[in-house]
Amino acid sequence: MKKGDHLFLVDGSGFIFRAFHAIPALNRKSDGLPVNAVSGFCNMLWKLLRDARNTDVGVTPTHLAVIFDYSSTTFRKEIYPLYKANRSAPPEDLIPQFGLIRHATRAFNLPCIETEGFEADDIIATYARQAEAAGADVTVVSSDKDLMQLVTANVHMYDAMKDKQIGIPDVIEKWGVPPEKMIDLQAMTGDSTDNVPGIPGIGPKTAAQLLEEFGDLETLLARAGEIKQVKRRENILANAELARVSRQLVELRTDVPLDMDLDALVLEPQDGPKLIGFLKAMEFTTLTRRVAETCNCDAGTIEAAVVSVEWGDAARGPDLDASSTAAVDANPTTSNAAPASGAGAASGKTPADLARSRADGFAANPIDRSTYVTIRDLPTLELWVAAARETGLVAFDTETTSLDPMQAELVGVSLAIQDNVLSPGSTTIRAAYLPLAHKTGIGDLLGGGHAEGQIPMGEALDALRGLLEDPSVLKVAQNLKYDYLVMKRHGITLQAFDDTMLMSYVLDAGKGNHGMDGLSEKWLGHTPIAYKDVAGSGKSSVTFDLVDIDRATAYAAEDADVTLRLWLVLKPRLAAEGLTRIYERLERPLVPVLAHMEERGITVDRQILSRLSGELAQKAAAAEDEVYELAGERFNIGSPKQLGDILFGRMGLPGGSKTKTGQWSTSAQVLEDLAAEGAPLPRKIVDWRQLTKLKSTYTDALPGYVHPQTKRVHTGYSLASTTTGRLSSSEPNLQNIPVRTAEGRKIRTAFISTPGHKLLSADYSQIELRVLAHVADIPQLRQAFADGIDIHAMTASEMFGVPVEGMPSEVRRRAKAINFGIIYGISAFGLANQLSIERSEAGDYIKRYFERFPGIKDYMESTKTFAREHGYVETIFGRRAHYPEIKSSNPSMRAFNERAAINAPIQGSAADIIRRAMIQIEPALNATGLSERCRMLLQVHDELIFEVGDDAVDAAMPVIVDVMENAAMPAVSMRVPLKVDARAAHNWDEAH
DNA sequence: GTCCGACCGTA
DNA sequence: TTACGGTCGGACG
Repeated sequence: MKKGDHLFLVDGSGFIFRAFHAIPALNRKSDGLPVNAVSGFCNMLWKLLRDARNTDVGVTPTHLAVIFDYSSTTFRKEIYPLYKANRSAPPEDLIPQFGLIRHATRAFNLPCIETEGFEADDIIATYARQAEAAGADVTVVSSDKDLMQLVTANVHMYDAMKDKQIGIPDVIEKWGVPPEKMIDLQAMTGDSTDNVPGIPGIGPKTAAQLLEEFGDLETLLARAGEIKQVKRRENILANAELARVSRQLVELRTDVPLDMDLDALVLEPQDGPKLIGFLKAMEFTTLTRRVAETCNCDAGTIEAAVVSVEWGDAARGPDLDASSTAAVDANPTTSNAAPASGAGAASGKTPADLARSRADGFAANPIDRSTYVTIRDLPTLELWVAAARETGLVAFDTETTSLDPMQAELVGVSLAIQDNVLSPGSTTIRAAYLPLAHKTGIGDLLGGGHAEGQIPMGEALDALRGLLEDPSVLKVAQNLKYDYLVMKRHGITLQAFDDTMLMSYVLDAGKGNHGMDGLSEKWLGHTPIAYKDVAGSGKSSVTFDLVDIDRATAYAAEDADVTLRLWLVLKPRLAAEGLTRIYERLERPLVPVLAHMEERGITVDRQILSRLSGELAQKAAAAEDEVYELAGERFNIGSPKQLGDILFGRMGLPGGSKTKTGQWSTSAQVLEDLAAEGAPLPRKIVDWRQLTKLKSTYTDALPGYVHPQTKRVHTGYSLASTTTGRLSSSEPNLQNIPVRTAEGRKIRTAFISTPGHKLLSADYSQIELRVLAHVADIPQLRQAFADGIDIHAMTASEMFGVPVEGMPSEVRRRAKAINFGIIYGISAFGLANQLSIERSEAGDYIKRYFERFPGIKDYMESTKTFAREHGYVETIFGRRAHYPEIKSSNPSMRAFNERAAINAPIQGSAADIIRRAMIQIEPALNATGLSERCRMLLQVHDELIFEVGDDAVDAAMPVIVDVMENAAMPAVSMRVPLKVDARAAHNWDEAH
């Protein structure tokens, strides 16, 4: 065992008791054998082996052992005969499970360890210290406080039932003392369940306080006379010896003689058939199915193992499994130990292999639209629902009348399942379409009638509801947020889902888009029917309810079929590439959060917008006249081509830069430069541009997005359209509402709260610079943020030696531009452009910046190197952004990719932080009883906007600020504090 | 009707 | 110097 290895030590005995009491009674169907603790144990182990990365521990074990108590006779009885004397016999139903859990451990191919005369805790302590000394990390899978004394920077505990990792801060938070003082604390408080006496009248609070004051138990006992409280002093003095004995009882031994050394605990590949045999014997159908699927085994052909059940104490006797020991000896290698990520040893498959073989399998088993079924009656639908429940996995897709989920009316639903109900082990996929609201008679004056052969909508939805809302059946969809919203508007709230689009996004952000047709081409080599081939395009297109049901079946069922196939390929890739945690924690939970935000919308005051449109029209017309006056002729000011001809041709003004197509640029930058030379026309054109931009893009367009029923504006958020992990907003884009100019800000006054409410805006202060200070670990930046001082002024002061007091604004402005430039992967060319200075001067600035902050240069270089080596970069949470062209032979293309790769971890980490905040907000508001009166409406990259009842503003604001400021925890402990500013007002302008 | 470039609004 | 989406003009079919 060596540095980088990670040893998991499972407290088997502790887990048995905990699971037995926490998990409801469960009996084997065939004979009533109680198996609840066994079930809890197996599920926990499976989760740890398959995707520990995906739990709060966040890492995959390289070594793992399950430790049990051998017997109740231990050295502690010799020290204190009353130790554990008050233990009553275990419950009747628990007794047979002791032996079963040892069987389970062996079925998982794991070492099962116990040593005579010692408790499991002592063995765990011994292994933990040995592993730590070898430089490895350790996770003790237990929540027993008796083990907390083992926690160090390298040794953590893990509460599997709560999915909570326990580290040094958690111990301090719970007990008021650091782990190394737990022994003294327990010695003083005693333990009634183990009959450890302790000092009467001393509980954890008092003990912690005394340890804080005196340092440790011995010092306390020596100086007990100094204690002021009479009763407490006497108690301690009288029971000093009892405390010393207690200390011996609670202190864990780290010198237990061990039969298996650390290297023997290396994780072996799973033996799929062996494990399935045991699980079948226990009759755990769900877990059997999961294991079979992951191991690519056919559970149907594996016989249930014969598991003897011992009902007596013999079950707790020594029963080290010789075969598992031999297997360990035969394979002593510790490096690159295959993590038991569900890879079956028998099939020799890793998840990556599985993804590949499934893709290959589909190539040999192509999509066949002739097998698709149209569901036309309730019994047939119920058959499909039952089959989906049986397999626990169903792909589904909704067909509607609109791309806008807030307007869409449900027209039909398609389903796809793996057909291992009728033919077990088969990978055949069956797909069906359920038409619900198709019409006949296109062009009919009556608008067409309801088509024959459709189950009434209400009956069909009732039949589907149980399936779609069942948390034990996984629903798979492509771009699930759409279907989630459509179904929610039809009274069904989806539970338990996966989204193939988001899986692709997590795996391949930066490698093209994640639309279904593209993914189908890429992974299945199949081109699905194009929507326009079914519904037509342009003027001759029809809504889906007017599509013939047979044609609709081919199209819709194919979508579900393709979605299920994509899931089968992408799901194992997530595990293989270590991205399950990102997908499950940062991506998938955001789907309902965003769906709810989209559904809520925000009120926009049409009167205000209409008045602004009028004002802008007047001002623009006036500016237009002046432009014609100054130009001496009328032309289309909005045409850069015509404008360029006037300015640089006829009027002979000096052209600035050129566009990609060779035209003179007429950008605002160029026009500003000309205006600075004294030419009046360019200034007017800039004014005109601003006025018409505000009018056409905002004041004229926004009212068209007001929903006819809700009277609110419902933007759409895209989860999968940026490379970095940011969201994007469209129809309308509410992430680019003007704020920089006074004229533009007026538009924000039209975004208002409903009566009796306020809009609350909470935004991160300088989040990207804080992330930069964290990732590049820049002392001056960290200090400045810790002290809460002006970061740009500090930068200017460092670079130019100008005191912050009385600093000229121009100096600060330049430093600010440089700070942003750094985040964007600075170049002298870009900085010169931004600051309108010479490129050589910009180069000097950058050089000086790197001299003052050498860590920045290091960060940029190491990021580029990483990107070149891997083809991607990662955020602090592990999200990846791919840059496949970073090795391009085109120097400017390469440089562009390098800058983007430098920016992505910063922008992306900030995006991840606000995602985490958004996911946590709803539960936090719920916990404080605010969720009814405080609703999250919008996200603008570093800002969240809520609508809050007037009486709830004061309560909601600190909850929101707290969640946002701590959103990186506990996954990442930032070296820089995050700061959030919040305000509430009647409109967005005043709240921001 | 559809596509692309130029431009500009946001973080 | 990063990341987006919307509008317009203008070219193409």
